[in-house]
Amino acid sequence: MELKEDMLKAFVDKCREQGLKITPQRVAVYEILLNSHTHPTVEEIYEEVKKKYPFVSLATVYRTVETLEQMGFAKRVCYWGNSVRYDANTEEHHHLICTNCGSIKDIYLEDGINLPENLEGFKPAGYSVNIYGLCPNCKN
Amino acid sequence: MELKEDMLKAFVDKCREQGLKITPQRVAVYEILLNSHTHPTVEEIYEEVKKKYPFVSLATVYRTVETLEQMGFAKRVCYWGNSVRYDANTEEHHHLICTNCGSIKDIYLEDGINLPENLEGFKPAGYSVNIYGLCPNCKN
DNA sequence: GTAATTGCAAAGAGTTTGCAAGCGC
DNA sequence: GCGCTTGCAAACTCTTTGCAATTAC
Repeated sequence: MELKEDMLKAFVDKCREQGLKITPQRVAVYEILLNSHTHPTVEEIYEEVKKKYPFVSLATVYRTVETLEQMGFAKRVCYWGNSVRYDANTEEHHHLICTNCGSIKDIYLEDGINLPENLEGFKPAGYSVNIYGLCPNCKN
Repeated sequence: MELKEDMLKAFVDKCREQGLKITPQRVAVYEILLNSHTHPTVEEIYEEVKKKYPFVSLATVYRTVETLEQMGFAKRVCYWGNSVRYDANTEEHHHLICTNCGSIKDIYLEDGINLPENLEGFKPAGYSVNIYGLCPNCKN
């Protein structure tokens, strides 16, 4: 796993490269996503950014996460219809999802999956595994 | 895989058992879901039901799919933030998702996944694998 | 200075809910 | 007839968009 500072630097560099401006809001959103392991919703990111920049707009957060996704610095994940969540961990990893409290935890599978040879012409690029169940807290 | 007629009968029986009424709308929604392999959105189900019952309400479809989910006859699936999709295939199966056109196809994995022993107290109940890539049509 | 970005407010999707009328049992 | 279910419309939540003011470069 790369260091967060490296990722932040890579992000800033790529922004420069693409002619995108390095605004405090943009950096703050990415920093929060990097430091969060809860796969936050846009609303949750917004609440965090507001602590530092009280006048930030929710629309800005929406626009920023979309930019991050397009740049490959964040992934959109979704497990219920409710709302979209974002994840700055772009390594291949999988999720433990608690069906009771909705918490999501990253896991790394030792052995990959054996994808079937014959996918009927489908060309796979990657996969993700969601394991549903009860987290330690909700097991009781 | 069970026959569709059997599933429909099971659904009707379970409705009776639970004191739920067998209304044409309810049956139509489940039939459409059973006969569809496209994991339709609520809107898409609604459009189908309307062909048979033009005065059906979208709200009824929403209420019906929720009932179906609670009864275990349908699963809610979600791959983008856009909208929720439903699937009447309740066997353990997985999905090929085209990142270009958004189509979803069911697959069955020969060998299951080896879940890690240590899930840090998490008690797994099931899992699903989503394989992202390009479908035969979009490969070109 | 210029162009990208922001904040605001309004608009747009998708979904849920309250209620009177209607229908299955 | 009773009570669940429906259709309608309104409300609600989540997300996107238009636009003038602002900010990074």
